[in-house]
This record gives sequence, C-alpha cells and structure tokens, in this order.
Amino acid sequence: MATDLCFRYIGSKESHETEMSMDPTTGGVATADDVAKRAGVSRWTVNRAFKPNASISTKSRAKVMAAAEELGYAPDLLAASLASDRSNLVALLIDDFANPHKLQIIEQLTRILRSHGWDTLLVNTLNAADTPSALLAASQRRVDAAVLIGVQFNDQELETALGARRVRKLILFARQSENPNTISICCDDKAAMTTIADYVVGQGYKRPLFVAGPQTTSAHLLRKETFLSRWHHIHTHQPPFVAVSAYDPQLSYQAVADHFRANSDHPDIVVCENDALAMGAIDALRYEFNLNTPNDIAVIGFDDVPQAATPQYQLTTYRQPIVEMVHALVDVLKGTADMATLNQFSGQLVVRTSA
Amino acid sequence: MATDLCFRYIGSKESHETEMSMDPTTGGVATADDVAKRAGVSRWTVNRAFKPNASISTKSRAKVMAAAEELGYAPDLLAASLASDRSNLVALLIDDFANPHKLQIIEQLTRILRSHGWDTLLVNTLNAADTPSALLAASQRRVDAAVLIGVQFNDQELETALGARRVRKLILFARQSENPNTISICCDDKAAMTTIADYVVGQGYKRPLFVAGPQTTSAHLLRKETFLSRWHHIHTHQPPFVAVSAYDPQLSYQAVADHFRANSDHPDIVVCENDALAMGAIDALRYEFNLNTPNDIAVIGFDDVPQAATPQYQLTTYRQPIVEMVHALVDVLKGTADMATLNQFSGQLVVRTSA
DNA sequence: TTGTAAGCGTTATCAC
DNA sequence: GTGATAACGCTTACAA
Repeated sequence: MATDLCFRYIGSKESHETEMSMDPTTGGVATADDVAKRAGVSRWTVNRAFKPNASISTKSRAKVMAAAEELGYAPDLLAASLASDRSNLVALLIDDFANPHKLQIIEQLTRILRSHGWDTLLVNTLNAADTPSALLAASQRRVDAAVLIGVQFNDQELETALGARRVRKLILFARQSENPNTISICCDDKAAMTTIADYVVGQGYKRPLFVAGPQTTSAHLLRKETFLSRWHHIHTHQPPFVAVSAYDPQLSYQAVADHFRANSDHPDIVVCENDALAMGAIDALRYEFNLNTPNDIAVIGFDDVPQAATPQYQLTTYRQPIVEMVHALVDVLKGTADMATLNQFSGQLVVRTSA
Repeated sequence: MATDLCFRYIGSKESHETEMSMDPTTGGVATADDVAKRAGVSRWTVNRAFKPNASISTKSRAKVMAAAEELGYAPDLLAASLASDRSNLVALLIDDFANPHKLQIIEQLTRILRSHGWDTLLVNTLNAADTPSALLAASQRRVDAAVLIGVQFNDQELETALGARRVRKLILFARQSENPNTISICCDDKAAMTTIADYVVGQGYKRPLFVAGPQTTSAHLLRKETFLSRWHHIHTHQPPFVAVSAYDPQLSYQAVADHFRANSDHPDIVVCENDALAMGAIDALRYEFNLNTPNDIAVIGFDDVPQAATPQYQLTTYRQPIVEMVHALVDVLKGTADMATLNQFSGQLVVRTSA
C-alpha cells in the first residue's frame, strides 16, 4: 500500500532574509511577456527564439535575444514543465556513496546529461524500504525518468509505487532486472565474468575464493553465479565463496580475514564481485596475514575504479564502458534507443599486477 | 557578460515509448480536482489536507486522504512551485568527485535535506568558467538556494550571473568567502589550523613541509596562511610549501615526490591542506622513497575521510562537524539561522599514528 | 472551517 | 512567420 509513503508538500510562506538582487525595472524577474513587450513581438515569438529549430526569422530572433539580454531573461523551466508535461529532469537514486564506482557513474551521468539538456535530481535512498518513497518524491517533480544506480529495492513495493504515480521510465543502470517495467542499461555480466573466469584459469590459478556482495532478489549481478558455474564447468567442482551485505571494503576485509582464519588451505586467488570488495580483500591479506599481491596471493576485481590503478593495489579488473552506457541513457530519454542492445554492453579486462 | 551562458529550454514533444502505467479512470494522473470531486469537497480543501497544520477538520482530511489514496494522488510539486514561488529545491554545485570529503558532504546533505523536505539538484560544474552557467541552469528551476561545495569560481562572473537571474541564496559550504552576496557555512579554519600547528609543534617536529591545494582568490581556505604564520610566530622562520592545482592525490604524489627529489634536507613532517593530498603524500613517500609513517616521516591531513582510518594510512587529521553544518544549512533555508555563527564551526583533531 | 476567482509563466492549438 | 487563447495544477487572497 502507498499509505505509509511520505508525501512532500510545499509549506507556507516564510520570511526571506538575504535575498539576491532582482531586476528593478520590473520589480521582479523578467518573463517572456516583458521580453515580448520590449522587443515588440508576441510572447510566442520570444518562446520560439529560444528553441533551436523553431520557425522564426533571424531578424526576430535577434531582436528577442537582445531584449532578453537586457532584461536578463531566461526561460522558466518550471512553467515550461508544467505546460509541456516534460521536465528535462532525471532523478538519480543512489544508496551507497562508499563505492567509488557509483561516484564515477554519478560524475559521468550528471556531466553528460547536463550537456544534453537534462538536469539531475539526486535522491539519497537510505535502504530498500525507502526506494518507493524516493520514487514518489521524484514523481512529484515530474521527472522524465528515474535512474537507479545499484539501488536495493523490492519488486513488490516498486510495483505499488509505480502504479500509484507517474514515473515515466524506470531505468536500472549497471544492473540487470527481469522486472518488465524497468529498462536495464548494463554490461553483459555473463560475458564479462566468463572473461574473468577464463583469465583466472588461463593464468593457472587452482584454488579461487569468490567474494560476493549483497544477494538481492530484484537487481542482481550475475557475476557470482557465472564465475562459479564456469569454474565448475572446467574443473568439475564448485569453489568456495563468501558474501557480504554491502559493497563496503571494510565488510570485505572482515569476511576475507574470517575465511582465511577459518580455513587452513588458503586460496591462491581471491575473485571479487567488484573493486570495492577487492580493495578490502587486499588490505585484509596484507595487514592481517602479511600476504602481498601478486607474490603471495592474487586478487581480481571488477569496475576499474580510480584507486585500482594506485601503487598499493595495481588491481587487475574489468572496466565497464560507463560513458557509452550514459550515452545510451540519453538515447533512452530521447526515445531513440535500441532497446535490444541496452543490456549487452561489453567492457574490457584491465590487467595489472595483482593477478 | 551573460551572452555566452547556455540557456536551457524544453524541446518539442516526442514519442514516449515504454511509458509507465497511469490511472485509467481519469486517463492520466489524478489531480487535486479529481480528489476533490471524489471526496465531495473543494480543491482547496484537498490542498489543506496535505498541509501539516492547516485549519481543516479531521473528518474532511480523512475523507480527502481516503479519496487521494484510491486515486493515487500526490501533490504536484512543479505546479506548487510555480504558484508559490518557492520550490523546496536546492542546487548543489560540485566540481570535484575525486575528493572523498566532497562525497561525505553530498551524502549528508542529500540525506538531511530530504528529511526536511528539500530535494537536491546535483549540478556538475566542469570548471570555474562553467559555474555561472550552472547557476543559471539552477535559477531556471527556481531553486531556493544554490550550495557551492568547494567549487572554483570567479567573483566577477558570479556577480553577473547573480544579477541576471534570481538565485535567492548563494551558499558556500565548507569554504570562506568575503563576497557579501554569499553565505559561508564553514569551520573556523584559522582556529582549526592553529590547533594542528600547535600539535605539530608540541610533538616536537622541526622541519615541516606544507602541501597546499589550488590558490583561488574567491573561496579560499585559510589553512596554508594560518599554518605558515603560526609556525613563523613560534620558530621565526617560514617553512617551505608546495601547491597543486586540484585536491587530487595524484597531483600531491607528484608534487611531494618532486620536492623530496629536489631537496636533500628532507622534512620530518608533511602537513597537508586535506586528506586527499595527505594520502597522495603518504603514497609518494612509501612507494618512491620507501619512507613509512610514522617511523621515517610524519604526515597530517584535514577532513577525516573514511580512508584516513584504514590501516595503510592511519592518518592524523581534523574532522569537521559536517552534520551540524548541514543542519545549519537547513536553518538558513528556513530563514531561522543565526548568521553570526555560520562560519565559526569547530571540529576536532583526530590523532592516529601517522603523526 | 470551507469555497471562489485570479493568477504563476510557460506550451499547444489553431487561426491569420 | 506570427499572434490570440486555452490549458497545465497548484497557491493566494478574500469572501461566505
């Protein structure tokens, strides 16, 4: 039920101290009407002047732009959204600021969306139960789409939240989902993880340990399953794995340390679901057991976060084509995307010295 | 001039594939009018029902809420903003996603603002010249305030951008500025750095090297100046320093390495303007000169980012009271802030093993 | 406590 | 190519 969702409202007027300056000639902010009057044209013409390919004479446009410049006019996107039913606003839902990869995504997403005319509403979702509420908040701003970046959510709740209000497009970025109401923009995780598994086999490692992240039902990575089944396919046995409840290096540190303490037959390689976990693993091995990569043990990650390239990690990892994926998101927003290839991106293995 | 600013507009209608479900009874999304009709009250009463302390009978409110629930109604914040001239939207301008401290700020800011009813527009400003354009974009969304997090900007351009459009409040977060049009919410940098300087002196270090960030004119930290003058005050000589063009560990790595190679009389402590620089410095010392903290050399930072606590850094640093500062921001937004204390926050020295 | 009417600044439609 | 007029969904008086 949507009963417990927290509605946003806009409160009553309050005193505004430290207001910024406004145009004194109009007593407020210039509107298209002001510009129209000054330029001696209709409001609609002013409007047209601000549209890239509207049918308007260059002379009219010049007049309008000159008047707009003098008045400091810029179109009000709020009013435009209200009238047009499109906001050029995208909500970004994110629940984990500790994972450097999410940040790379945010950075590219905000940058590229802005260059294409979309603004970004950043919504910090606290946990899976909070996602519907965040989605509702976004819908109240009439976002053109909501993009979930590895956000934990519950299909059932999502369904309710979606049905209740309009969220035009629900996009899962860098995650796969079978939910038919969502659009996934992601790598072919199976292919990627198979590449890694084959690399591990090819390098002659024999005793892998897999470190997995949260085992969610809704938007999972297929990385663990793929690696384990691929390994099983080749070596006819399933390697051990540990799973942590968040992509947090500290949790990985702890889990790996625990595993090594509990098992005397140490792995020769630790394969991690992503770099955040891999970095925690490397730290644990180094500071708890004095095992260093690559001499004593190997570690492999996924994502190629900036820290992966630093001297203390030199992490072998898999890089997703984030920029391409964001461009695909822009296509989705424009409605020009090829839906068939959206979850088929492929990246590349970046071989450093850790494995 | 504002001539080169890039105006946003909202383009013409396009086909919407993959649309989400809408309420079939109305053929679209429920409005306050629909709810009013269903509940048998006026639109205004519906409105009141969604305001926390409006004068409305509990019976009316219950009727309205029941109807709203059935129809899946939630107030449209776009229309509300347009009508009320307040958006409950805050723009967050950020230009550096590599600095972990910025991320801590983003996380707290988005979380706390949301819990107080404000949504966050995240604007990725590419560089100092881009800030006015970002500010304009924000103003076109009628944001209640723009918050700059350590964004590089040029006072002159800012002035023009502000004059041209309404940005009600321009807030500098974790930065000081003399610009009278801005509100600074920050630590008392002088007091903080004096604490650090006195600690360094007290621990008996004799030959500090200071690593500073970009030397901007508009929103500077007083850290370098404070440390150098404090040291001069005590030891009657000014220690050497290096400055890098961004708070990037890699740049710090390079600058520190260069300094150590160029000067044979090595420092006994490296004092850094923040943790990002400090981590780069530690890496450089370790991997270029095999100098480890704290035995061979000491390093001290500022910010207490999460990585500062990891085993490879164990960084002594200064923690700012981010959460308190964000609450102060909320007060500023509400108009209830005590403007006199906004740039007087004080944090605490976190002593670990690096110095 | 509740209802009515007039905006808010755009876009969409359709004439000219 | 250009201009009137009606939405868009809400808030803000003010009246009942």
